[in-house]
Amino acid sequence: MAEVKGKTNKTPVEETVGSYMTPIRDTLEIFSGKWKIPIITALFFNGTCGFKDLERVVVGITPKMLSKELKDLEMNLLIDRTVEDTRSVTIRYSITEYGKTAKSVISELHSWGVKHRKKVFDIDDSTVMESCDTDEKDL
Amino acid sequence: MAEVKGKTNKTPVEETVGSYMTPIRDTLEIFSGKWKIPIITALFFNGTCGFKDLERVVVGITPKMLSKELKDLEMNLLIDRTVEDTRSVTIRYSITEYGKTAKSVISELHSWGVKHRKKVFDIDDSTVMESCDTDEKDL
DNA sequence: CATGGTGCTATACTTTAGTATACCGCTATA
DNA sequence: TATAGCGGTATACTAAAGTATAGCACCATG
Repeated sequence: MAEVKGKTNKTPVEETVGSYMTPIRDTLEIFSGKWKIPIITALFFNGTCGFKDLERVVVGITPKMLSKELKDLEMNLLIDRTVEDTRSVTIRYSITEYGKTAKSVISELHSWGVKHRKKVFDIDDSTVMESCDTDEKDL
Repeated sequence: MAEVKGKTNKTPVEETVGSYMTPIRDTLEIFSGKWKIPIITALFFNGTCGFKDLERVVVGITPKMLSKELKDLEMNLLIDRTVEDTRSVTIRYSITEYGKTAKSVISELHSWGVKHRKKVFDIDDSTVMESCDTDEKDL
């Protein structure tokens, strides 16, 4: 029960949990940052988009960031970039089938966030709770 | 079907989705960064800890970061900082009951991350899948 | 009364994320 | 043949996140 002096019975997270943290870091790396989820959401809601479409739809993003984030998302197999070889080449961005699995993550982030707002900002949440639980939309 | 020239039928994310993004940003703000989840996980696995305990257990963190992150997590009601007024004052950090709701988020980040690693790195995952599905530990 | 543990804070620095602004080649249209 | 849209890149900057290192007041133990 008593601790040996200077040492602890606490076990280092990395050691104990081993590979537990790594996939979490992966996921966070993919979804965190200011623009990734807005872009994914835009493609979910609007379907296939061109570059300029996304620039308009993801309000406030600069072309540099958009370009970079699209590359990242493509590398992670979440979106597709297809070149249609029409006259005046058209480029189309869309979510992959695999990308659609991101839905579970995003909706968990969303629903926890909703509850958190209630916890932090609301005083009495008993009346609002039912409208919260049914809050999940298509995405 | 045809687009009006120069304009798009695409709808801006912020407008369409309205308040959809805000809680997602909240959640990401709370859980992203290099140390928040390791700290939470440490408290989940080890129970109540002191500051130096956490410094040892969350391998690599500096006292400055630890101090800052603990304040953030406390502000967000996820952890408790209690001062035990023993001789030689003891300080104990622990997860709040509310903080335990973070489990759903963290385990979603984890399980998606596991699947993602398989998708990206593995060639054939049929043999490893069963050890994956039972991979969820207590947290 | 030194040594070492606890719970931090302070200062200075580097690295990463994001912004601002300009510009480019190509094509389609008036 | 000018104008405007498309799909971006280039350069320079600011701000936020994280690191490195030192130190301090308090207490307990030998």
